[in-house]
Amino acid sequence: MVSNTDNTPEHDDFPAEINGLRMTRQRREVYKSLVENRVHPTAQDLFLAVKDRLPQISLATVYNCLEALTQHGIIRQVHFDRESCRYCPNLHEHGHFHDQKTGVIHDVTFKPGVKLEDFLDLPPGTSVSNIELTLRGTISPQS
Amino acid sequence: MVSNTDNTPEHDDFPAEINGLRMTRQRREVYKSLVENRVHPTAQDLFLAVKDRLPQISLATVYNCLEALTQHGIIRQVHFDRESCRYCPNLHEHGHFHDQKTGVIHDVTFKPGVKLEDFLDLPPGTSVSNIELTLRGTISPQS
DNA sequence: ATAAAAATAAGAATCATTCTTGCTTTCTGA
DNA sequence: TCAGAAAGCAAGAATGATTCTTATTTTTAT
Repeated sequence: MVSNTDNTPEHDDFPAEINGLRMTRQRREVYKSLVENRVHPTAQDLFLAVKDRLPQISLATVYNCLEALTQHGIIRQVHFDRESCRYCPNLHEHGHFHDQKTGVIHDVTFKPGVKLEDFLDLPPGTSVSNIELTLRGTISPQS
Repeated sequence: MVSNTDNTPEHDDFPAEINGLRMTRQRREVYKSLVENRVHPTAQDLFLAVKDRLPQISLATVYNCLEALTQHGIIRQVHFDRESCRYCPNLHEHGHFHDQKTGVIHDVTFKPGVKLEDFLDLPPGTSVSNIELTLRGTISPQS
């Protein structure tokens, strides 16, 4: 197996640990591929991307890395119906707009200062820890 | 196979067709079970419920019925991560709050008159045809 | 009444994800 | 520095929700 303590110049700008999660070579490459890939890739997409640098990595390891990164709050999962999970390195509170013509997924931010209670009738006493907002539709070209 | 044109008294309050979809006996029973079941059941849940009335129905048929009902805008699918799809007969625009302690799913309505543009920064030219909003958290008891 | 179309039942197939196992690497602390 | 112990990994098997296939039945249109 390739050493995980890889301090070659191309890597030493990366912390050895993030949020208490040890940054092994596999986790680092999976994370880097996700940050470079702006289209909300699936585990399979990332598997193919990471393979260029770590040819022997397995799909199961990519899933393990994504799970670990998610559990430590370093990345987020995004779900569209029951399609393959997609992943997103953008940790700001945001939703997703799925363009049904092109398949492209755009991040959608909340207007600054908006609170859930401003637009939702929440049951009394609710404490919301996680929001997932998915929009679908089309984008018409702007003049 | 049991006749689909079933006009026994218990059924003749049901239209023979809704939104252009023929209400076969299977579709009617699946729909009725969904309306009676307020907990956002899965296909499996509905399969078990409908079996009481149509013992020979198959799970695949329940899936077919749910797909047909969904396509014709009679019911809606609800997704939580990549768990089994759940179904909802409430057609009003609404989101869902998943109580992580009890597992109960509550419908959450938008405040009247609220528009997406009021709380979201949408890319220009977007036309939204579908919204899925999922909240997770807990409900603390009210005094 | 008959032929074509639509629905259904049953079980096989699919596919994303998780699990298991054996091995490798890293860490801890004498 | 060295010896467990712990963590991480690769490979492939297993899982489980959903979809697909096929043969049969029911409904519709002629």
